[in-house]
Amino acid sequence: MTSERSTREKIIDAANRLFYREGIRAVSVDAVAEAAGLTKRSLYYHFKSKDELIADYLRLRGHPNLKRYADWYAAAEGGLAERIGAIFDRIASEAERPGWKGCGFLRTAAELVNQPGHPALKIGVEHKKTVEAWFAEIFAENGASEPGRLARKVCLLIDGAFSQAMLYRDPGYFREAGLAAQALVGAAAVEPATAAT
Amino acid sequence: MTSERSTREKIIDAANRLFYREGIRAVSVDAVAEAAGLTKRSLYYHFKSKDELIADYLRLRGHPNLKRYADWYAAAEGGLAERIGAIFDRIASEAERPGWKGCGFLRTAAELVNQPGHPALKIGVEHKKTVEAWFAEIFAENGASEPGRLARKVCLLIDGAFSQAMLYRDPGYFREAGLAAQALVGAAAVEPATAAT
DNA sequence: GTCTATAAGCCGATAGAC
DNA sequence: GTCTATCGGCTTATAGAC
Repeated sequence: MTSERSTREKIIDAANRLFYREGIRAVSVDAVAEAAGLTKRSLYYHFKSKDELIADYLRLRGHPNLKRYADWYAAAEGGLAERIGAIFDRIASEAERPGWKGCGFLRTAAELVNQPGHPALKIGVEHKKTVEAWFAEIFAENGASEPGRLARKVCLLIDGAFSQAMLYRDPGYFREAGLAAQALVGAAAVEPATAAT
Repeated sequence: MTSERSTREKIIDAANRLFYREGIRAVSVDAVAEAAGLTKRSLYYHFKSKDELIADYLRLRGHPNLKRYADWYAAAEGGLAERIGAIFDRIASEAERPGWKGCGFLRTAAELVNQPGHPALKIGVEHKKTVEAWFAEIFAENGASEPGRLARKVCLLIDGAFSQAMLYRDPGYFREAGLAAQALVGAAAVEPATAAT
């Protein structure tokens, strides 16, 4: 227990880099161990199976993801619709970076959809539901008529943009999705103060 | 050349079933050959590599996909927005079937995004672009103000629904997406005749 | 055009020493 | 907690007979 957490974190960090970059099934346990600076046998001391490692890789990925959305929303200016649109623009900026390869949760789900009980799928669902609930809360605070359904639609646009920006290798789809989201939010929400100081 | 096309088709049919059900990297060339009723060596007589087989699997999958959308649109009743919504409802019905596992193009793209030059990715892009162009044509015919951008938004919702219905195992996301699409289409299009006979 | 056989190597996971 | 060594099986792809 002395330095175990540190070693575990190093392994998950390595898994995060490799799994996201290459895909789950394309990366061997050997490769993760080597990237973490130890042997496969040592990795199996910390994780009982590759499936457990996959699940922990996604678990670690979830929290910073949601925090970024919240930070971007808080830093944005304008009314509700504009602030939602700003989140899409921020994701678009991230998608322009060289190593960007879509949403790790959706890509993992796509690979493991043939294993319905896989623990990583459950974590993916939890993460996306948490994001959706966060949007619903924001919309409710701003007096939207149906905050839950509006949140579902916005998340639909986010995941659609993740998929298309990945397929087309064009972050512009996030900006298009952001405009669609602004239209939906603007139509459904009562804006207390529209832009201006 | 006598019965070659028939054998090729049998192989692609088997690949279609297995690749879609299990995923690309989860299915071996051996498994495809066995499902097609021949040996691996014979498969390699017809396809020079697994990558070529993957590409042809998607190529075969594209055409019937688009045709279904067109048929559903033609069979639907009501104004433009309602007919677009009907397409989403039809996909939702398909997604309720037991073997449904999302969009084969998006799932393949998610698996192969680490191989930018892969021929299957190019075919996926072509297919999605064809679908988008079909929607744009429909919108243009109906006098929408910006048919191309509207088509992009509708496709954004379709791919978002594909991703979420797959992750959550809930076809209801297609119906929610359909409502969002109807709202966007209704706001952007000039409807010549709104429902009624 | 289809077959048997095999190359050459990687896969996840484990045994047992230290 | 980390190591070397290995198990048993699977991987894409090929050689050569028929």
